[in-house]
Amino acid sequence: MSNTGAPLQVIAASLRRERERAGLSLSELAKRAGIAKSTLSQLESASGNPSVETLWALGVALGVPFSRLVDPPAARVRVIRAGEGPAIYSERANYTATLLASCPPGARRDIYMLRLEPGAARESEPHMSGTVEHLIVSTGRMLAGPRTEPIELGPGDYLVYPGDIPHTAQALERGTTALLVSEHV
Amino acid sequence: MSNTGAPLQVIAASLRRERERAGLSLSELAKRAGIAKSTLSQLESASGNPSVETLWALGVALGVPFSRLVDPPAARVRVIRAGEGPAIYSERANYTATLLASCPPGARRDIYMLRLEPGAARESEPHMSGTVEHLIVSTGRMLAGPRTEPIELGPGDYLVYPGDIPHTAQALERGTTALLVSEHV
DNA sequence: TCCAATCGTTCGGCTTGACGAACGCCTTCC
DNA sequence: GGAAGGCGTTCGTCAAGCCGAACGATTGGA
Repeated sequence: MSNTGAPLQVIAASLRRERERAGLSLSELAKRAGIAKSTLSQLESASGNPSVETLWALGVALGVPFSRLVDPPAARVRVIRAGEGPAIYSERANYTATLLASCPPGARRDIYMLRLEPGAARESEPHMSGTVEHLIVSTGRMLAGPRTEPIELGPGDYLVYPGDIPHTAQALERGTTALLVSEHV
Repeated sequence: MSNTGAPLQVIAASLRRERERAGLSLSELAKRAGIAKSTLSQLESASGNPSVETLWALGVALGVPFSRLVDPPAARVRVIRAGEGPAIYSERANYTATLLASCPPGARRDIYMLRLEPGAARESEPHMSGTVEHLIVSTGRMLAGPRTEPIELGPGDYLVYPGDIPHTAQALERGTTALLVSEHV
């Protein structure tokens, strides 16, 4: 079995952080998770390679998602003003996507602000298997969704559809804007 | 060690699904992950409780996030027209939240459409530890963010801030609307 | 046809994860 | 002062995770 960088140090730090946050002693957490104190002591000092069941039980006892123990997050305050985010996709003048928040460790989504003008539809090939896309129209009107059944949307309308099949987007009015949350669980 | 429902059956199904998707044989995947064929055979038949390192190595070899092997997805097409979603929170006439997409298995976010009118600020106590909130203003102007440093936002502005500290939201104009993605990694 | 390579499953053996117990330390109470 | 309870660490033991090898089945090539 090769060592491919499993985050055992990260897990140790996560366990200590979450336990402190929950205000539990090592002994109490171990008791709640139904594991031995010595096991938890070992894991918190990164001197073990826990089984999935052990780590799962600890997540349950700590009240945090399992993956939270593996990929810790970072939170901060950030503002991106209208029109100032990094335009990461501008294939044609009638379709611009601004990336607001890319997928950080522990999350599985990207958030984009779209701006579309009437013209040729933007056709997308299937994304990674399991991708789901959430679209919320802010201004204007557009057609969007699976290529086989595009749906007309107006301001405030919300659409969710599988992003792992061919899909499309086309503005029906000038200055159409929408928010896209691409989620790849 | 008590049995607290670790998803061993889910892991087995996920491994089979992802391996098939990647077009790999059991022998080839095991080789790429650096583990024994017999170990992978055991895991795919849900007759084992893998260590974190083993599962991590498999995630790397399959090219999917580690936690993807633990929580699987689901996708479908759905439309919610403006004003028709289930209003799940309407504390006062100046703040209405419409839930567009609640947290399904395998995802860790809720998506809301907010509608605010000027008046008393809506003050929120800290949510679950690790919660991050993404706010995108569609119409109007508002103040939002951590209670200690609210930020003024206009149409198209985007704000991300930790939702596990006291935070606030207050409309500065009539008919202010915004999208809120509450993410609890 | 036979042979080589690959497949997935089963088997026995080794190593380490997880166990309970013991330990020293600290705090609280009588 | 001593006793009780709780703390986190260390220790020895057991069993399950993981290993490599063997096996029968399948496929492709000579």
